[in-house]
Amino acid sequence: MPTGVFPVVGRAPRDPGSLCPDMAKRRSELESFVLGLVWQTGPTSAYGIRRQLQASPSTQWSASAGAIYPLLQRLERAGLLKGRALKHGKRRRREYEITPLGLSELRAWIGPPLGDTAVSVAYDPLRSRARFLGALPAGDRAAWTDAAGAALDEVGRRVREWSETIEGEDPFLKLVTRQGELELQARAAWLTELKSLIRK
Amino acid sequence: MPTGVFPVVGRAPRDPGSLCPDMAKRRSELESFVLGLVWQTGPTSAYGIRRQLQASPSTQWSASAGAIYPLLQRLERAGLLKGRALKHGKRRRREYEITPLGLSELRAWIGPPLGDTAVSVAYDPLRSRARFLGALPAGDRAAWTDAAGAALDEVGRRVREWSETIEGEDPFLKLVTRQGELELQARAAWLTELKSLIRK
DNA sequence: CCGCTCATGTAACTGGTTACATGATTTA
DNA sequence: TAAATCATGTAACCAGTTACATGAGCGG
Repeated sequence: MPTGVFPVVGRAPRDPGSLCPDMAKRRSELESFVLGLVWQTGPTSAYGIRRQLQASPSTQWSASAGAIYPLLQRLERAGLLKGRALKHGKRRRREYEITPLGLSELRAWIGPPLGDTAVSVAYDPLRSRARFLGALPAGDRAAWTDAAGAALDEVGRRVREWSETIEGEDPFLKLVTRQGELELQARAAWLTELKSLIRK
Repeated sequence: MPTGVFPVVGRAPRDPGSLCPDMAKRRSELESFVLGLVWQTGPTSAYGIRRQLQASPSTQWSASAGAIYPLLQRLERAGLLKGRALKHGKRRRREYEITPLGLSELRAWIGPPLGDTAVSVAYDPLRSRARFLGALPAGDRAAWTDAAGAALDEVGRRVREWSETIEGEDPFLKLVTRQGELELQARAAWLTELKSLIRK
């Protein structure tokens, strides 16, 4: 079966480094994103990273300890991060900073050029469900759009709340929040079209 | 660490069925989506499902055989699908159809009520990268937005191409395509804002 | 002193990925 | 007849998930 035209996002392919040691391993989206967070807010700890991921409206990752701690260890082994242990009273703590190699890999991930997994139609679970609205009894469909509208409003509220917590930070971070809002508006507009299709 | 307010999408939690046999196992997004595809286009084969996933602009999944074949087997074991082997000449073929139990689980997945993973800010790898534009030398940022704009145009073209292939099909499927277009428009508008921020 | 949050990790598991194997059918 | 596609599957692997363990510090 030939491969499709739309590349899959997120997964890291097999490590070619075992065969060609000087070839950089392709990183997963989460790895690269965390690398960016360490660049932006470092020096920081695994716990700090988890808190940032958790606070963010992006629901792609759970920010679970089982993901983040080994991930930072991997990035340190690969030389993209430099970690150091420190003691705060009786408390051990491990802080990470980005290395020059890490920064160059971060820049390569950001682009340009954009990797082929960087641009795609974003996955939206609401859209997936809407695709099968025909499977619902016709009488239930209006209730679905109502529920979807309410849920979108709720998400919008949370995004606005979150955007207030990042006042005065990096202008690009703010623009990203703005994108979340624009996206939600587009989805709300689409829901309106969907409602009128159902009433017909 | 307390759990965040934004639930993670896509993963299926541990099977509670081993403890309470009458409790339905929570399905992953892919499982539910494929269930929907079988409902919509069934009776169909694993290969047919793969082709549909591959043709679709959604890049969440690779439609790999290693994902789809075991998935259909799982759904059949769970009683959501009914499969039957048939022979076309010398060729064996396995076709699946949705069962009444499968349809009720599909409806439960669609909602209402919407599950807490159904509505979220969609994950967008382009947005993730934009968040860290500050890590690029200032002179490279305009090139990034140019590349992003070109890539979005390209995706838009492919989505329009795809939407032409589904002429005359289910109206909800068409609306879903429409949503993809609206989303891309919103992202293009956002890029414009981003460009003016960078020129400043 | 109890419970909550801070903080660092490990262990078991699993869904989906890449890669491979096999053979039938169609097309150049 | 060679190459491409149709079609069904399996095997090894791995990133990220859930769940657990451990202990420090802190407020009531």
